[in-house]
Amino acid sequence: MSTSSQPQFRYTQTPSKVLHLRNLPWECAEEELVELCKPFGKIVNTKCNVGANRNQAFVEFADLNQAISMVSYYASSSEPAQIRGKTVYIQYSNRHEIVNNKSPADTPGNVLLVTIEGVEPNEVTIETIHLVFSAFGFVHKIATFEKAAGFQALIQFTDAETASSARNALDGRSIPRYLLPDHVTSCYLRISYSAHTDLNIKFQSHRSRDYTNPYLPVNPTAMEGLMQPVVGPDGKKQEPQSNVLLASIENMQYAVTVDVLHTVFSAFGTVQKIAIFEKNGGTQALIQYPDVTTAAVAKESLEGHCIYDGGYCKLHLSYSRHTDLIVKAYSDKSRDYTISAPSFATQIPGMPAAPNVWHNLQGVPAHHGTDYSASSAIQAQPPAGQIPAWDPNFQARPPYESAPGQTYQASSVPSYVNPATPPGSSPSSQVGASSMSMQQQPWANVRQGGAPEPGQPPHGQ
DNA sequence: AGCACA
Repeated sequence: MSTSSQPQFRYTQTPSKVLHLRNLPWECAEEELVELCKPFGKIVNTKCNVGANRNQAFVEFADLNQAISMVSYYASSSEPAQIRGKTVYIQYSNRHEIVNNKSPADTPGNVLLVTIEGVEPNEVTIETIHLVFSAFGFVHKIATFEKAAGFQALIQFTDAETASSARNALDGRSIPRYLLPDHVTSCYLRISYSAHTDLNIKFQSHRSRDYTNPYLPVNPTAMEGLMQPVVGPDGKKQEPQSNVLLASIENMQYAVTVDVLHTVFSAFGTVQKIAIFEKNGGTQALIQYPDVTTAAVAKESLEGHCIYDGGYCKLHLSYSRHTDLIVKAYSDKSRDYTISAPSFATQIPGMPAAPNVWHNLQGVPAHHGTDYSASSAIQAQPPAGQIPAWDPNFQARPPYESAPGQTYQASSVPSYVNPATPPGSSPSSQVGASSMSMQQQPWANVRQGGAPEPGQPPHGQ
């Protein structure tokens, strides 16, 4: 009973001016479909990225004969229909028109609507957006704003061709990680077309730019945005250094006290002041060193590492804009060691000493479900090659595949890892050392060199 | 490699 109800074969299907195409390359662009089909007639509609794999499409010709000519051409051709080298299978659709649900978002224009997922608006500067999208052509204007969909940007190119090349290359991809604050783990771009053709930018500000009119007035209330980290000529983020570090503490399962922070950060030099505060529902701390060099060493060494074994209380460090903290000399959230007895540096009240707490990350399963698979997709297609290699070592670490969270971390943590290198000695010679050794060497080894005994976290509870 | 507003 079932055999007679099986789907029909191609040659028994009734012709339709709508063709069904399958086995397309992933997210095949409409332009590619049109390129393939237009020799046979006028295309009046398309529907792309159909099916679970988004590798099917429909093309509707103006006339039935045009569809027939295409099907019969490839039925007898020795060369199969191909897009990007993949054989495309063509047959008549079982419908006779494409229901047109095309939104303006799918209609190419010179202005892109970009939704930047997974970041706070202040974490992606307009310079970063400009840098990424300039790889495809001259960016005329950028306007950023916050909507329910998240942080969004309108990006105006010269023409729809340039815009679509940017869209095709970047949609679903992530902004390179080194252009983002260290604690941002993923940041995906969702790109559609805007119905705008010309953005009306009133001011140069941290939210909007008109690159065609550099003399546009700067919005005075938006000036602070211009003071954000700048992108240098090499495309690297250039954070202004500071003797004060801003630490964001991720996955804070255990209390992080001033004393714990003091112990951790004292491994790299004298800690002058510490302040702990809450921001955006997370815990942050400012740690003041006497000089920028010490802060830089601490930052490089500790970035991405966890205070406690098991991925707890993971540190993300950046430079603060502050240079001298004004803090209460002694409170549960702050400490000023410059006016306290120096014995504070080694005496930690309420913190029984135990040497066994500075575990490394080895064998710790990934504690985030984050999937970084898209990062390799990026690697395959950086925007027009303007941006240097994402991470040449990324693919070469099979042991890390079961722990993507750490893979990524390791690849982006150029901390010095040689246990023979005490804190304070030149970190630059160790930058870029294999993250393999980092995985095997507990970061606590960094402490070798006479750091005070660490406090006992509530490990194992 | 086999049909789309869900």
